[in-house]
Amino acid sequence: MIDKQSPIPIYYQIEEYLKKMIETGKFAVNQVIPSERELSGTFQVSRMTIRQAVSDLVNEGYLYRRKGKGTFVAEQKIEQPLQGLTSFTEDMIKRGMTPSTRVLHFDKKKASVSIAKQLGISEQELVYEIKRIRLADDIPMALEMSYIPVKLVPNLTETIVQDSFYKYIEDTLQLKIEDAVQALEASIVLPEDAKRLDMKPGAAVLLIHRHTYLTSGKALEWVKSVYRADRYKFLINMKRS
Amino acid sequence: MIDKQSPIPIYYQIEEYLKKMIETGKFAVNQVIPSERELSGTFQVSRMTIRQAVSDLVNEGYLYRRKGKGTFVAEQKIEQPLQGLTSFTEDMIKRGMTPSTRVLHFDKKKASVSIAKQLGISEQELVYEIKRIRLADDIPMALEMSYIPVKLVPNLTETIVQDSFYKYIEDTLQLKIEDAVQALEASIVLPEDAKRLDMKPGAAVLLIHRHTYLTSGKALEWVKSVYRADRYKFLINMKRS
DNA sequence: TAAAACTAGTGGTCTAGACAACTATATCTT
DNA sequence: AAGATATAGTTGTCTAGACCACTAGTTTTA
Repeated sequence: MIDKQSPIPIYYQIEEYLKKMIETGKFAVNQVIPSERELSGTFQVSRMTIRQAVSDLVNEGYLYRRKGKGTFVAEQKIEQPLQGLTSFTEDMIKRGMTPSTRVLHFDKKKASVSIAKQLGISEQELVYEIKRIRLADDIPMALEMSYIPVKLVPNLTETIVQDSFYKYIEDTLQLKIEDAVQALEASIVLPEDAKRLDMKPGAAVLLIHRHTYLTSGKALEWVKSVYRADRYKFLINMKRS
Repeated sequence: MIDKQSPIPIYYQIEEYLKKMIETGKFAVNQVIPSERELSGTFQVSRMTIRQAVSDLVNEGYLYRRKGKGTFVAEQKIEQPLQGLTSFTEDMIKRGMTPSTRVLHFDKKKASVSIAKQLGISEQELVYEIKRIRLADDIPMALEMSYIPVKLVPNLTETIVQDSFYKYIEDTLQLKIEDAVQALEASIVLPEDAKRLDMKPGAAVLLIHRHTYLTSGKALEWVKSVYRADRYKFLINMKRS
């Protein structure tokens, strides 16, 4: 069953053995597996070696322990992408829809007080102001207003925005996006947005504000989005380590 | 520094010590930390005990090992995924408000088709149905409807729900919450909810549906929440690899 | 009969070593 | 000077125990 002379560590061989028993159903879900002492006897190795194998499988989610009771087979879970946030484009593809974008407005202007504050830059510094409409299967889903410091992305064009902004940032400019903070809230659609989104006045919308930061700590963009609530749900998966 | 007489395991005390050194920058990023033998001598404990502490921190992403070289401080990592799992109570405290809860309804009943499906249990199995109103500074913030399989938490009482459900689950029942999936969407408040939340008809609300899973893979609860949009924003921080 | 005590079995923690595999440096040899 | 060799230090693996806390029965006691 296991080879003590092998250069492959014993604990690893035992791990593979246990995994196999789990995957082939020899150890049933939520049923107790042999105790550490029993396995220790079976394989003629120290209990600590068994523990290392079992601990690894607990960490990987194959098993769980109950003090005083035993070690049990965990139910297998669908491996969901841990990613908390995805871009609109990826998100829609995942939902089986075809995303597209229409740039409504692309301009360079001096930052207002509030925008300068959001981006952590000085007033009067130049920013791009970009307004886009996001479509899925050609149905309007969201309006997005983005502000980006010109200093960070000197040669931004409407074409780049239309195509793939993040790809340009990371591949061409070699800037690394470090993190993002999003705030979500519900609201009633504004009259001027209702037209663009083809919604009735008074309908619910999901407002998402996002700050995106580079590794350097500088804010890359500030985005205000308005999503049609009847067509869009926001999903978050969270793992506890 | 560490207390060998304490009921708190030594390896855990050493983990806390190492974490503190990392978080305060006493151990710099990508720099080597004292070797296992050195720590073993410093704390006068066996090397295996040190290894358990270090292994845990490696698993949690605080450290990484290089055979023959040493153990190093990893670059700071995601800390936030947990944020989504924080309870309403913690969330409100973080915002400087005083949270409270009123249980409107506490009942044991057979699972309906849809609830059974959401919880991954068979129909006719018993579930708790709990309706609560969440207040912050005595102002209604949200309505919550929870469904919990009776099988998993046989002795749940209204008092436990009122006090601290998660604490009871983890401390008393020794069940470990593994992850949660949340879906957020915007909507217009329902007439009956408007009254409870003291809102005008037609106002916007944030709907949050949450599935919480145990380490065993079983669904612990399914929660439908209705938040007052004018008082509640949902924040997400995410780090990108 | 009901409560208390006991007991066997489990995982949780810890020890004081051992040797292997690997890295980096210093030293010796050619 | 260049390559081979030793050496000291590191993590990786493993042992053969030990005692603790907890669980779930069984047995004893009041």
